[in-house]
Amino acid sequence: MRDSTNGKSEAMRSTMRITKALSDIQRVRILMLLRTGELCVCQIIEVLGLAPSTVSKHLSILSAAGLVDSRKDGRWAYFRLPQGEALKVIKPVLKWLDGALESDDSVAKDAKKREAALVCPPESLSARQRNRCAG
Amino acid sequence: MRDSTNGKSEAMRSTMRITKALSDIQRVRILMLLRTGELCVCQIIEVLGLAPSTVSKHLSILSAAGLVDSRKDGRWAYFRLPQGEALKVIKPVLKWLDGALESDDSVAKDAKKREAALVCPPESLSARQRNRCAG
DNA sequence: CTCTCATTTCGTTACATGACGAACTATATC
DNA sequence: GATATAGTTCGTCATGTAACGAAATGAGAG
Repeated sequence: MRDSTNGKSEAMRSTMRITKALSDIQRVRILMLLRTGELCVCQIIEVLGLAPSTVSKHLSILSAAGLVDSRKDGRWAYFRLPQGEALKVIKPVLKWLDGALESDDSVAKDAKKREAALVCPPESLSARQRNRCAG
Repeated sequence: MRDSTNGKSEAMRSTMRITKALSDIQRVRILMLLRTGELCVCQIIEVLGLAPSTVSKHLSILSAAGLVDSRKDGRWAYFRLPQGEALKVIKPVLKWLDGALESDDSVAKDAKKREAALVCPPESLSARQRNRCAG
């Protein structure tokens, strides 16, 4: 394998990137939000109620850990759980999270907020318009 | 359910205790060490090469997260992975960790050190004697 | 080209965390 | 009881991290 060239402990580093990514509640909230499909950054921002720069940073940490995939579409960036090979590695953890949090209030609340944010997709409306629509 | 009395998000708090416990490399090393059976604190200290107070703190965090059980025997304290009901909750995570780190060098090295530390069990020999024996 | 909007990057601040040694507790041995 | 040993608790220090706003980036819209 070409892993032999990098010397040591890539497995550990990769694993710790994942556990550190999971050690923040906001990032766990994001992962739970993405269970039911991809979201635009602006929608995640709405649900979490945090500053855009903060959410962006969280997403970059999740991305570096391989816990989310992203795609750009025009001005918008969409994030979702990984598919295929990448998903295999992290599927056990995500499944565990899912089970551990299935009875959690805050996760359920976020799911509701997610629905509200989905009513007006970013493709059709600006943030201000969305706010008026959802509000 | 009697969970209804505590208001909210015990599931989340409990889950985050676990993910935060897993977000430190030393604590992950400890969990990997305990896969093959219980260890005395002094043996964990030997393998990790950290100050006793540091290791003790790590063990208390793992314990609070429900990731380890402990028992006292005379002057010694033994830690092991949980059994029975408690194990069920965390088994998926431990299994994932196990798989993710099966090819890791540092984990393999720790396993070797573990064997060396086991040669002279704490019941029969003091730390200094153990050092002489193992060295 | 200019302007706007979505997102990212950067710099700062407040707080959390991991490491250690010193002091304390508890148990066994003398 | 006095002493030694295993572990824990406490205080401190250095480092890491999450939050924000301001500025930079990049992709449409006018």
